[in-house]
Amino acid sequence: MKKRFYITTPIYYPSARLHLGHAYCTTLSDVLARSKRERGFDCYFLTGADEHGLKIEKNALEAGVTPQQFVDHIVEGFYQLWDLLRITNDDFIRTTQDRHIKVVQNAFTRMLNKGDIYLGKYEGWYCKYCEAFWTETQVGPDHICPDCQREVQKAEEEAYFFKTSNYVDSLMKFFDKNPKFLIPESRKNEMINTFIKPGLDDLCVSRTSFSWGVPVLENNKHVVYVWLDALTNYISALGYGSDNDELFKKYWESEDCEIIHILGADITRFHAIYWPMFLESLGLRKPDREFVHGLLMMKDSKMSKSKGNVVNPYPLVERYGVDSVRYYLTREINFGSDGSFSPEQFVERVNADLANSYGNLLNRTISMIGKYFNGVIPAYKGHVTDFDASLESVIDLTISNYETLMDDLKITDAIATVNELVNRANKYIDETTPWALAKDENKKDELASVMNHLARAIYVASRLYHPVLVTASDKAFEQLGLSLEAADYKNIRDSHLLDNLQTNKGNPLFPRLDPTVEVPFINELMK
RNA sequence: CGCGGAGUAGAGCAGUUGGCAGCUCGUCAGGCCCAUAACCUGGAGGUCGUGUGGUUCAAGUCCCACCUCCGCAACCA
Repeated sequence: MKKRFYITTPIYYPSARLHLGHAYCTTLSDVLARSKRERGFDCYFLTGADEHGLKIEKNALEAGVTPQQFVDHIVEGFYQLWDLLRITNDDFIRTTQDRHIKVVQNAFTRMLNKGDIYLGKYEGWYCKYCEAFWTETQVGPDHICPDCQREVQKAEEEAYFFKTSNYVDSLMKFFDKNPKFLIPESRKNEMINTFIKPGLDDLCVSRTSFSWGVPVLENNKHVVYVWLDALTNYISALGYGSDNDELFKKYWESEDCEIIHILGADITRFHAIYWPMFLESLGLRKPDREFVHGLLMMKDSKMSKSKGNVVNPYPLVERYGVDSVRYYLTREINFGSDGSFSPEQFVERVNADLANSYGNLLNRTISMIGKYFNGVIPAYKGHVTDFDASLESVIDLTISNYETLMDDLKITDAIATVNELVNRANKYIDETTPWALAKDENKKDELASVMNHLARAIYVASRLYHPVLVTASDKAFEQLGLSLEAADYKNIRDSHLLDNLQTNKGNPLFPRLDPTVEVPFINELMK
């Protein structure tokens, strides 16, 4: 396995506030990044904002501010949400930053000089009221502007294009040689069948009909158009082509580094087809993996700004805490498949897994250690009974399964294995009946071993949950009497870690949610 | 015939390379009394969308046909 990781989310478009779908993608990426770091790997994690384009220009005009003021305001909300969700990005790239603009211009020039970009004509449906071009599918069979509903006309304008035909063969070879590049694999077939086989069009990389974008140095009428601008963020953030390109060398150019892009299905095409082409044109290495996560739906329909059925993540986190929301997103929706959000599911998941199983396990264990051993965790003395041995083997197995699954980006499954450990530990209490052992002086050793094993199981579960339950896990460590330093992942296989620690009884980690109160509350948020 | 996904217990879902159909919730019966009305055990409930289809010793899984729902279709993650 490689030593370093570079993990990215897409850069989101600040035309409106973020919704739960954005939070989903960023949270899962964060879980991955945290889990790598906790296990001792060097991991650089990037997110950001894609701030150019006509829509921003128009929204700013309506709001009576400059485009820059407009995006500054919305991006402020991005920062707040990522803060609230405890996202640990190492950098936040904005496409309006100088460091990014220079890289885009540099890339454009190199591609132009190389003959990969040429000047041509862009043809599309034009709405003269909105001063915007639309695609065939956007205007529909009646040729109506999707924004103002007025009729549009065929029109053309001068534009630069990226010559995809120079790189199609090479891309196909790349796909063949790197079967794990695009996951899930069905996405690769989709790309090939839908876009490449029918003949790939050249990609429009500049426009003249609006001005809010990166200026083309060679032709001042033009600004760079979307994807060449947006995708470049992944290397501009590392300082590619700048005086300070240490990060770029360390993470992009180093063979020791695994580059992982996390993205949504709707932008797969750009990441899987054009991005490798751009990189090849620049003579740069391609990412190792592009992971396409599923779409988060609202019960039956897709969550979308235009349908107005978005879930606002801010009040959700404020009411239920960062851990519950992160847990729900990670555990409930199988990473890679589509999922749907429902208030009932949310409450059920939090109650079943976090309150009843995990939180309650901690609570009852700490309470017993308090009652039977004055709050001191008895030292580990091997396994006294078969029950102890059985629990120990589950602990070991959980750790190795978890690591394997995480490395394979099966985040949901990795977390599910921790649930199994927690359930196993709850069952272990019934098997060993500590309250009965406590009444028999001869069973003192057995009882001590049970308490030690329980504490260890809770520690391991909390350690493995930590990338998701970023605050509750620390509280669990504290209740076990572990310092954050002692709780470090490197000690996860140490059987003696909890010997003689003084526990601190605390409040339940996750209070049970009352569905009759919380379901209506969440439903209100969805209006 | 545009592309793709889905159809498995009352609900929501998981089922890697084919090898005794599982999980959570709900429900019924029991147990326990350390714990957050929590925890543990067991039962009921599925002909795995349809086929009087194919391959196989063996199909939820592979192949074929059909039905239904959904997403994408060139700037909503």
